[in-house]
Amino acid sequence: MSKVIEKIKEEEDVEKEVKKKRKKSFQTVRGMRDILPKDQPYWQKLRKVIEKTASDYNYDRIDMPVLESREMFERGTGKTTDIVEKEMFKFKTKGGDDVCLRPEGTPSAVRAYLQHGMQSKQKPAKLFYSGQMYRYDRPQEGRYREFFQFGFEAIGEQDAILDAQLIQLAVRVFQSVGLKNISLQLNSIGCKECRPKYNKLLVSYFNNRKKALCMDCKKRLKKNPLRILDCKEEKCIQVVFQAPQTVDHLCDNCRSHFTMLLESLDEIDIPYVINPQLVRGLDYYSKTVFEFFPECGEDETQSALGGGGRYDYLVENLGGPETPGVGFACGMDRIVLEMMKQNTKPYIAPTPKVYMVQLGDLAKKKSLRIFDDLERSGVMVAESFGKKNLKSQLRLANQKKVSIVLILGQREALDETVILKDMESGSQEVITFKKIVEEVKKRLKKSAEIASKKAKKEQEARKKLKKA
RNA sequence: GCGACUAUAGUUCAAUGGUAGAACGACGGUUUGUGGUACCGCUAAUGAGGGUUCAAUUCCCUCUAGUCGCCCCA
Repeated sequence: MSKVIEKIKEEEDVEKEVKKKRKKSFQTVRGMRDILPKDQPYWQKLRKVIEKTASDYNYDRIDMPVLESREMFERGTGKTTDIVEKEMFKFKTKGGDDVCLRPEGTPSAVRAYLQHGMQSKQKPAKLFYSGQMYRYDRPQEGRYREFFQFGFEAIGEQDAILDAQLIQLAVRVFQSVGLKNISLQLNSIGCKECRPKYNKLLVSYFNNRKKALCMDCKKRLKKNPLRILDCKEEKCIQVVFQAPQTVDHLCDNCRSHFTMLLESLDEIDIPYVINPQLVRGLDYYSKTVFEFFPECGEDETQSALGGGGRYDYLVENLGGPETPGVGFACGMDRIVLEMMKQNTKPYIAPTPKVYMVQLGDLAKKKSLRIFDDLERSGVMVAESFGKKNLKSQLRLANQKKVSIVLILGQREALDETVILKDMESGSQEVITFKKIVEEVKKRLKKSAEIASKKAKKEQEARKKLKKA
């Protein structure tokens, strides 16, 4: 007896080990994630809104590669920025090229603008893009190493009206997607005329108070003093509080540009907050900078939904002629998250109203044909060819809330007929193969009419309720 | 890059130093070919690797991933 038991146990152990080996599974690499079907309606909604808005404002889509030259971002985004310094996925190709996964889109857009000679077309070049960006950062909710951004760039125009229009465009996207309480923060950080003077002022101010600054800011003092302004360290905030502000030291040109922007925003009733500490973490900005935040409770930290600004020297830095530009980019992951938090309506894709049920091999083959015929004539059909019995197929049909079920059994397959079942009334009718498309269309039309009448009545009822 | 917390069926959650439970889902059934409800059955898990122990899912360590805070930003 005991020997038998031992043997069985041994066998079980072996089985377990085999199972374990087979089980070796994989998961997403850190900071990467799957966007599952259940979340797609929100993404779909956002994509649609972006495309619609782009065409409303005459922006043309451009898709750029995910892999670009590393040097391009060092020169464009800025070598001293955190993004380039710490957060780039960079490597050498087999051939020895220094490349990286793009951490943002603007330099790529400008590169494309130059590479394809868009200077010689009508100005400004209005481009929009959307796609994955990569930053090697510590993942958190709303922060991933691979994330999606969409961005709009207007290259070749310096008028502040464009800055205003881009902000208007961004606000339009937020609104159309159903988001409320998005705040806009604005600042102007000057141009190459006034910035150096201001920088000197700033450096001398901070130099006198060096001891009060955090480690990072001591470094920033040499590399990029402007960034001390948006340091979140308590002791730095104290010092920054009384530091000279960019807005007070703009040259005439920059000041009038900023004033024009503010007046334009007032004109289109877009509320804004001027934040003198807003400088943005990318080096190429000049004059206008702005960021969008979801308004939230005091305790919550604010993570930007998007931001942008003017980059009048970027084109030149990347090897082109002196060309002004403005643009912004938004984090799609964060917008979707915010859409979910705010319970906005996602995009609901149309679902099939017809369900194909089949019984037996012959019927299965024939139903494949009917499915195709219906699809070709524009009728969406659901099916579950893998299922065998009638009951479970009908159950599924019911779950999917179709209005018509086509039942094709052994008998019907031989006769070239099909049972058409109306799911609401439960009534059935036998029709020939030839009449299927016609009959189905007729019935769908009817039920659509009934549905729209119902919807109208409901709407009216709701209106009455509201009035009451 | 720094600090803290977490990891159990597909999902949400239990429990235990000695056989890991439930709900939902998925699948199947309740008389031959007819849906919604109900009832029944079935399915499946201790993230990975070490250590302590007679025995670890539980205690310890490492790794991996996630969440939160910092940093940064989108």
